Amino acid sequence: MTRLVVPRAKTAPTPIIAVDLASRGERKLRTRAHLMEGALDLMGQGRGFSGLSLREVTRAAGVVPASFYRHFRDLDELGLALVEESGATLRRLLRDVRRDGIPLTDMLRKSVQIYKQHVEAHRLHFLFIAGERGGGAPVIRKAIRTEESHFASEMAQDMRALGLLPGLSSETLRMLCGLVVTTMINAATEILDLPRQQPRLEKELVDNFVRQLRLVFLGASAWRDR
Amino acid sequence: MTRLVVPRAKTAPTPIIAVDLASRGERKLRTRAHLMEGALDLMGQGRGFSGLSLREVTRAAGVVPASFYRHFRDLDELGLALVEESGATLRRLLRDVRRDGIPLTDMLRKSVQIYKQHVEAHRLHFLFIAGERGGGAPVIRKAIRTEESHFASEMAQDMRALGLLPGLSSETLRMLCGLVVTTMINAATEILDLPRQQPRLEKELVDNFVRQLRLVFLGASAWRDR
DNA sequence: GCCTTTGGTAAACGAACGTTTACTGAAAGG
DNA sequence: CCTTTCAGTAAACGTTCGTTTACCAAAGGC
Repeated sequence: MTRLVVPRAKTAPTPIIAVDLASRGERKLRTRAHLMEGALDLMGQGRGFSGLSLREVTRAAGVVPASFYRHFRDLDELGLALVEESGATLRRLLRDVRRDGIPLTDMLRKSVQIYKQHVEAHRLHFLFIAGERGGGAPVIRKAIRTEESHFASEMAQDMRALGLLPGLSSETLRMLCGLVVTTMINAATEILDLPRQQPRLEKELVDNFVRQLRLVFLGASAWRDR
Repeated sequence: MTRLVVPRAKTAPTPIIAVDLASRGERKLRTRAHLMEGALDLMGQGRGFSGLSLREVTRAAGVVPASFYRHFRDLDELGLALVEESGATLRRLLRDVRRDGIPLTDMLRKSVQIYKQHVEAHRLHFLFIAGERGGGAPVIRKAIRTEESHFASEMAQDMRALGLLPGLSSETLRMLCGLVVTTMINAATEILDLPRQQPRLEKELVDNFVRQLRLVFLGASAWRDR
């Protein structure tokens, strides 16, 4: 086999201590994560996922375009991975609440505060969910809807376990949670769009969110299945 | 009298257009409308607005790319025009309802049916609103939020005029309508995603939507400002 | 009837795009 | 130790992109 001329490295881009103590598998996972983070970062600068190009995602991740294909077939597949990751973030909210418990007094306000912190701590994930759940590629939209549905079911289950609203049928409880999830995600976009350091607007938003939930739960407690 | 536009000498991509008795201003408006329709049509095939290119929009509209600039500075400006147009469609819903009136019995179910028909009759407008209100260019998202806000206010005003829920303060009424609008728009995406000819799913969706609104209004009627 | 205005066109530009190919070098594995 | 595996690279391809330019023909204004 003839070898072609191999260009010697010009000025070496190779760092002197390049050593990475990660195994090959770990490195691969890391690059994959970089690609996903790159996409989220670009979305964080006000771009919709469907407006991203494969090349700029790889650029943001610090790899060459061809590398992309070692991890995903196309951008849609990366999008689905993001749905999964974001869904995990969503679920973590429930898990945390379950672990810490919520005080029975002023329950809604506390929940809203926890939720707001969660959204702010994972802003890119919520930005992705809120952004792609309505528009964008149908396959991604569908996947997000599925995550939301699971989330709502889990929430209904938790409420059952806590003995909240014991008078409601499972079906009604499920419908209620669907409504709550919609309201939550809508609030997420509003939280994310808040100008920084505007406690006035912030309070207004939180108050409105709390009131909407209060109204919903008031309705739930007056509900009678028939 | 009909004049024909004679195709140029070459092999014509030029359609055989039959005349047009429109004034220059009318023709311009028509092309502008074609551009907007072209963008909506592309979105109708499952693409997000932010993923559209200027060239494909002009292609869909049947004009040459350079023509675009006779009407809009860039795609964002076209997007804002679409927001305005879609907002008008939204408002028309209220106007129609106001004109026809809603029967007091089974009011919610009737309203939902009317709404569903409205969404199906203007699917592209609702697809645009639902799709861009969460993701997409910030300037467009903001404009949609403004439209929604106006819509909610108008709805609150109508409810006042009808004497519904007279016990609620204006502020609370406004909050309620915000919640209703969110729920409506969420339902719009679901209506638009419905597979064709599946009365089973359709009924399920409508029933769920009705129940959610019933719950909300039940809460509203039990609400006490303090 | 002539001149001006203007909506649409044709052509061209450099830039960015998605994807494929052949290659490399270090880790994995026997 | 030697071979195999494979994540990442470099380069090249044919497209498509946004935008600018000069131009045309018809409508509008006088």
